[in-house]
Amino acid sequence: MTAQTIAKRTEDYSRWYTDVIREAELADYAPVKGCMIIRPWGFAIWERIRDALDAMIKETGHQNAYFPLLIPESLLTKEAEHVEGFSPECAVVTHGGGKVLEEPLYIRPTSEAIICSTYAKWMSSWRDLPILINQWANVVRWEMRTRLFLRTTEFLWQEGHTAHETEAEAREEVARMLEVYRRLAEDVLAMPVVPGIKSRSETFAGAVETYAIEAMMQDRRALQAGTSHFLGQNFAKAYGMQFQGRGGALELAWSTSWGVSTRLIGGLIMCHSDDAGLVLPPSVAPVEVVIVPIYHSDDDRSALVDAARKVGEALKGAGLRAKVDDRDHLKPGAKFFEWEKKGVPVRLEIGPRDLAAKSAVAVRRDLGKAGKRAIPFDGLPGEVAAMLAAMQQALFAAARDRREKYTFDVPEYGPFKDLLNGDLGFVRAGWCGNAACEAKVKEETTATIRVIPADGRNAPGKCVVCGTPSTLRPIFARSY
RNA sequence: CGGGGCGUAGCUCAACUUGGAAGAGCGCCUGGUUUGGGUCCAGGAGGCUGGAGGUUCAAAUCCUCUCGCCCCGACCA
Repeated sequence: MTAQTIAKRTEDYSRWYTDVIREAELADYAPVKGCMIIRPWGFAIWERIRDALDAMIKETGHQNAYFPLLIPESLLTKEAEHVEGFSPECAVVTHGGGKVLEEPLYIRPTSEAIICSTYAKWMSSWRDLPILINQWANVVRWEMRTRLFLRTTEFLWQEGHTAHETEAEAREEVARMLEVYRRLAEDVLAMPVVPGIKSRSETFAGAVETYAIEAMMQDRRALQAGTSHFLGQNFAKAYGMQFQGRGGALELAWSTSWGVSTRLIGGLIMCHSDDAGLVLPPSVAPVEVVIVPIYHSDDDRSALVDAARKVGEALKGAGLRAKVDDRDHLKPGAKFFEWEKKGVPVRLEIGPRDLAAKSAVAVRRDLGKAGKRAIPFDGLPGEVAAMLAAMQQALFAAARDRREKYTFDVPEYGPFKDLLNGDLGFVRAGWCGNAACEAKVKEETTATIRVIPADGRNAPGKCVVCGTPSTLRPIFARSY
C-alpha cells in the first residue's frame, strides 16, 4: 500500500488544496516566487474553460485582439486612482538591450492603460462605436502572498475592454458580461455563483462600479470568480477617448472592462474535489471517460485491450472524450487511483467476465465504488453520455445545496460576528452603506462584503453594525 | 513587511543536538513475476548536502552573511 498523499479536507484544508493540485499534476512551482508552471493536465482544463468562454464572448459580439505586455510608465500613471491601486504591485522593466531605459516599462497588471489609449486613436465619430474587444493574455501582479491558481504572480486571463457612445449602452455591456460569467460558472464549471455589485472599498481601481460573481468553496469561504467593471468616463478622460457625437459636439466615451482568470481552476478544485483528489465536472474534463482493460494472461490481454479500444472508438464516435489506458506495466488498481486523483468523471472497467457478458463496469468519480454498475456494450455511448450529464447536474446541485445550507440571515451584530469568525459561511445582513461600518466588520471578523445581490439593493432594514435604517443587504463572508 | 517552518538523490525525508567515509522509502532503468482497488523478487543508475565566507586536522552538522520556497497574518480587484 502506498501512503495517503492527500491531506484530508477536515484536517488541513489548505494542505489538501495543494496536495490535490500536485497529485493531479495540474501545476508545479516555478523558480520565481509566486509563479507557477501549468502542467498539461491543468492546461487542458484551462483550454476547456477558455474555449467555452471564448465562444460566448464571440456570440455576444466581441472580437479578439492582442495588445502588448509592456506599458510605458507615463501611460499607466494617467488615471490617478488606477495607478494608485496598481503601482505597488507592478513589476517594472528598467533595462533593455544592456542599457538603462529612458522610461521604465511596466509589465501589465491589467491593460486598461494601453488599450484605452489605443481606442482613443481609433475613435473619431460616434459611428466608430462601440468598440468591443477581448484579449487572452498573461498579466503580472506582485502579490505578497500567493497560492497556486488562486493568486499567482503571473496568471492567465481574458480581459474584455469596450467603449460605448452612451452610459446606458456601457451599463448594458457590464450586465451582459456578468451574465456570461454566471453562465460559464454555473453551466460549465457547475459552480453556483451569486452575481452582484461590489461595495466602494472593493471596487476596481479607477472604476465607477464593479460587479462580480461570488462562489462558496467547500470550506465555506468566498471566491471572487469573475468581475465586470463599469468604468464610466474615468478612463475616457485620462486617455482621451473622445468622439464627435450625433449632435456634432465632442463627447467622452463610456467604457467597461471585464475578466476571468486561471483562478477559476482554483475555484473548481475547492468547489468539487474530495479527499481522494480532483473531481472534474464533465464539461471541463480533458478526458471524460477512461477505459481500463483487466486481464490475467497474455491471451486475455490482446482480447481485452482490443475490446477496450473498440469501446473507446465507439465513445469517441459519439463525441465523447475517451481514453483507453492500455499501459501494461501498471495493475488496474494503480490506474484507478491515478485517474481518480486526476478527476476523470467516468471510469469503465472491462475484464474477462465483462467481455463474456458483453458489458463494462462503470464508475462515476463523485459516487465512487458504491456507484458501480454494469452497462451492456450496446448503447454504451448513450449511457455514458447520460452518466456524464447526470454528474454535471449532481455536482452543481451539491454545491448549490451547500451554499444554501451555509447562507444565513442574521440581523443582530453579536451572532453575525460569531458566524463570520467561525467561518460558517455567507451571512446576509442590512448595511447602511457607510464605509466605516464595513471597515468595522472587516476589523472584527476579517470578513468583507463580497457582493450586494440584485435583491439586496432595495431591501429595507437596519444596518447590522450601527442599527440605522438601511436599504442594502449584502453578503458578508471571509474570502480567498 | 511581521511570525513560524524548511532548503541533503526526480519526490518525501533521515543523519545535524554531541563535527569523523552521505542514507532510507517512493519514483526511475534491466530482467522475471503479477494484473477485478496502489504486485512481488533480483540487479542497477542517480548527490559539489541552495550559495558565499569563517572556525577546525576534519563541516550536511558549528558561526556569519546571502538567495529561495512553504504555511499563518497584514495586503490584494
